[in-house]
Amino acid sequence: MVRHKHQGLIDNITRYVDLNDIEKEEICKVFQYVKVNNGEIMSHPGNICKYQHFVLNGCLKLFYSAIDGRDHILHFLPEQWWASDLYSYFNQYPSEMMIQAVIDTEILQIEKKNFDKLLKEFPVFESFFRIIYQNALCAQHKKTIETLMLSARERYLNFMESFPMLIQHVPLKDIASYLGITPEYLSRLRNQIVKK
Amino acid sequence: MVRHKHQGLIDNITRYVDLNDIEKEEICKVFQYVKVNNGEIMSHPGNICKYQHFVLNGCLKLFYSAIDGRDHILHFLPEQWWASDLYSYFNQYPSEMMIQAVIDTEILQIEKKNFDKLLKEFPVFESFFRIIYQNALCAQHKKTIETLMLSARERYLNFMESFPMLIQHVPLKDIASYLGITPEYLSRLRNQIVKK
DNA sequence: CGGTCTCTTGACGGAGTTCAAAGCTAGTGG
DNA sequence: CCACTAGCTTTGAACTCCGTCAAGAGACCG
Repeated sequence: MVRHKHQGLIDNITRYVDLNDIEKEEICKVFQYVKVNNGEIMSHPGNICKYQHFVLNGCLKLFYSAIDGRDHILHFLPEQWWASDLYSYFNQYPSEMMIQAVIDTEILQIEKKNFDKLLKEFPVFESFFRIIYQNALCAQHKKTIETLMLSARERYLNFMESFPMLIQHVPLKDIASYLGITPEYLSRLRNQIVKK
Repeated sequence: MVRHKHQGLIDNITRYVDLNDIEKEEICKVFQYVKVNNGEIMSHPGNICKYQHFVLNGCLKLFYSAIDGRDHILHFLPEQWWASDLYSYFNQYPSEMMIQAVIDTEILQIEKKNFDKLLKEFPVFESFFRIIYQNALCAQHKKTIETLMLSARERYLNFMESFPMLIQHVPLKDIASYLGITPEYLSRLRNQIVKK
């Protein structure tokens, strides 16, 4: 039981719900600690997405890899976020998405059967994940409004405010993909902005 | 107790979790039946979003009304869907969104304090809403991929497949707003498509 | 019948894409 | 330690999709 690795998750959970010692113990049992290197792939299209990942530090990306070879990044998942292809995970269907480390990253991951067991045996985790998904939905709403209302330039400026720690580490083409524009155009945008 | 009005909701819930008679009874108590007419506004920007609405039949829209007078529609909520500005509802902050009936609509609505009470007293509803939000997140992911990958024309064709019942009833400008394009351009698109 | 709202159509402009070529890095192997 | 490759970024020119503005045509409603 490597409790100190799990403390980051326990801290995160107890921001939303209270945990007793048995529940904390259970967290340590069912969440598996893994260290992944920059570029490592944690979920492949065609396979069932086996885990929900909680990011302790570092950053993952969740993306769709289209037939024409282009990637479309849905989300960057920096520390304290959850990463998974939920549709594949919960329905146990083959995933269409990929999850990959953007930099060296430490995570805690949980398999579906353990997840189901956890929620069944400890109702407090039903509450916790209800709140987590609820918050994720709110965040998604906000992002959808942003893409409807803002120009590529404004979205890039927002991105820099929201993910300053990523600008240094993530390749430009990934940021372009996340923003829904081409790398070429983002390169031009960035030049324009710097020149001011 | 107008049980027959609530049966639609109970049927929906029992697709995901089991309910005993006490829990069904409770549903009838805390969800209030309302009939709204086409165009009626159910949540105003500046006010706290008071309810989560379950659509029995008809259709609502959830949208952001920008300063320049333009509407940006996040979602249409046809029957069996839930409508709310969750961020405002859960945090009890003033909403930036509007919820409005697109056609005559029957709903069941629940206030936050009753929602909290329901979840506290009957754990089964924690499970239910965890599943609902989880599914909503999956649907959002799918929509985000679509906006990243497809052209306006393809998104319109998809929309017609997904919401055939809306094409007749919803004004073109609302569909354009949902797709993230101007009414003028959608009008042209539609012409092009018909001509083939 | 006049007014308001939605939809259509046209001409023009601009944001963002495509394709191609060249310059940069960074990793790899000899 | 250098040379080589492969992927990332930059830049240019042409092109397309989609937005803007303006005007007219229908539809609905008092």
